[in-house]
Amino acid sequence: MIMAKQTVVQIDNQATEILTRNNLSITGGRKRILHLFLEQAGALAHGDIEKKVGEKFDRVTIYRTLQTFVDKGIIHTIPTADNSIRYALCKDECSGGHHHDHHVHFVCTVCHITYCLDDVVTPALKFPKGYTSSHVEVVAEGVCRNCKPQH
Amino acid sequence: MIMAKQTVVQIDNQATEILTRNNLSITGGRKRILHLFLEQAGALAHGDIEKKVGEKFDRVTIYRTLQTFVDKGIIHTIPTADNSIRYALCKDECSGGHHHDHHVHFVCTVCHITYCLDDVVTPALKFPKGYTSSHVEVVAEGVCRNCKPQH
DNA sequence: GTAACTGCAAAATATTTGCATCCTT
DNA sequence: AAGGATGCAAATATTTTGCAGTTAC
Repeated sequence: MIMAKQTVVQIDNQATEILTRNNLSITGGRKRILHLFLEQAGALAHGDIEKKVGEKFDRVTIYRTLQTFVDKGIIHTIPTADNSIRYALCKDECSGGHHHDHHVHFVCTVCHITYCLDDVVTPALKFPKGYTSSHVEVVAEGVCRNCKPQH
Repeated sequence: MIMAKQTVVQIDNQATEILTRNNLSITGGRKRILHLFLEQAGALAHGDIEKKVGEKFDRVTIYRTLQTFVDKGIIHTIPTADNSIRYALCKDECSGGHHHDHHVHFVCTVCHITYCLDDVVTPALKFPKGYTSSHVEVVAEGVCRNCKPQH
């Protein structure tokens, strides 16, 4: 379900709805952070969020808010090799801390935006005898649509 | 190429050979850390290494040694969602910081060991129009052979 | 002997915790 | 009013940097 560009009001309603659905108090900080995720496609690292919200919120509040969102299944973490966890909005099938993200993540080496490629499904893998896998995480690296060289 | 259990001398020779091949001085610290990787199959986080080498080496030396090994292509990093980078030995095709690990990593949720499944090849993926991928990282989570429930 | 490596001290950065206060419901 | 959320201070933990002493070659 790809969303067309939304108005600020629509995003705000959406943020409120997400918080309500998860039994969370509707506060300025939580809405502000949810807005960031709803406004754009990319995943965000803690540092990104800190820069974007400016001085308005305490660093500790951001840590706690992100943790709360992960626990509730609102966002999920994306592993990266550079020791900076990124967070992205979960789709509806995530709930209560049980994430079921079977899509592929894509990190652009040019603009450094991390995308959730919801349409690219994690492939089935055949594991060696004795290994049982419950979850497979795929992170691709390359050049995204926007950074593609023109011709 | 699965190695049978090796003697300490064999591991030591192997460590020396790796350092020599990469134009690195052969020092106690580097050999000690290489031994850890050569002695077992799993990947190691910085903290694991620190515990295993005991008080014998400075924490800073471990940081620098790991960085050196990554730069030389001796080890590679494995992304994890819990913000703790793990390192594992590279196969021969890695060199000079250009890693070509097309195998899958497996994190056991019971023993927390991270394995490189060299025989499980990263599957080809079809990306949306405009996206060009140069590298795909796959990390599977589940129960490993040793932790598998008996019956 | 010289360049590279290491340890120590310290700075910079990142993350967690406790508690008092404020805000949402 | 009550419980949860936030800000602030401070404790911890992690990573980086500079420099002087030591070691490998």
